[in-house]
Amino acid sequence: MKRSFFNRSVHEVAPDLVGAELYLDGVGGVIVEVEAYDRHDPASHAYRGPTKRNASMFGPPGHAYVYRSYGVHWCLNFVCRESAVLIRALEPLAGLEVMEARRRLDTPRLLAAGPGRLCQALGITGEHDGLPLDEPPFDLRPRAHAVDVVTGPRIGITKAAERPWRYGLAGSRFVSRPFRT
DNA sequence: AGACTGATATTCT
DNA sequence: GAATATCAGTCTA
Repeated sequence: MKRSFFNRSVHEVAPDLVGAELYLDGVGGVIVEVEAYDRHDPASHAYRGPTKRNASMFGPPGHAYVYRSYGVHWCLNFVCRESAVLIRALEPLAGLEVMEARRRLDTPRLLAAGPGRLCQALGITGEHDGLPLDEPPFDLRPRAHAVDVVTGPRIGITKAAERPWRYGLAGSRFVSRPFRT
């Protein structure tokens, strides 16, 4: 993935990430669900300006923003311009055994169905915050062919909850929750 | 199926 | 003190 891919509006980048492939040290698969969070979005961590936690969101595009959710789980984002795409779900393709061990024998369908589960399956922690996405351990590849992308309201937020900035791979069984059609 | 709960870092009031 | 871009467990049915 070229770094310029992320030097665009987050609303262009997010749908383009559906169908892309993400691996960490060879473990990963196809991204099937993401959400966009822009600079002036009340639900975005960038909304109120820079803090210690969200510093990566105000750094250069094409890097990771990893934060702790509810004090428990890690969540992975790809930084655009003072904005980010939350990586919510992935269809496992490589390193199934590693993911199953990290996730305690989950069925493949649930290994990376949700931002917290995905980080656990791929071994992502706060140590990955701020790292560039075009260097190891990341391996991020653009999608190889056209895919059908579906949209819907974002999950688990209360502010600006009506904005349809959740994007998914049509028909995928590996999303965190089904898309209404 | 769905409702509820605990875990608990970071930020905001 | 309260809310939060979550998830696993447990209860009720």
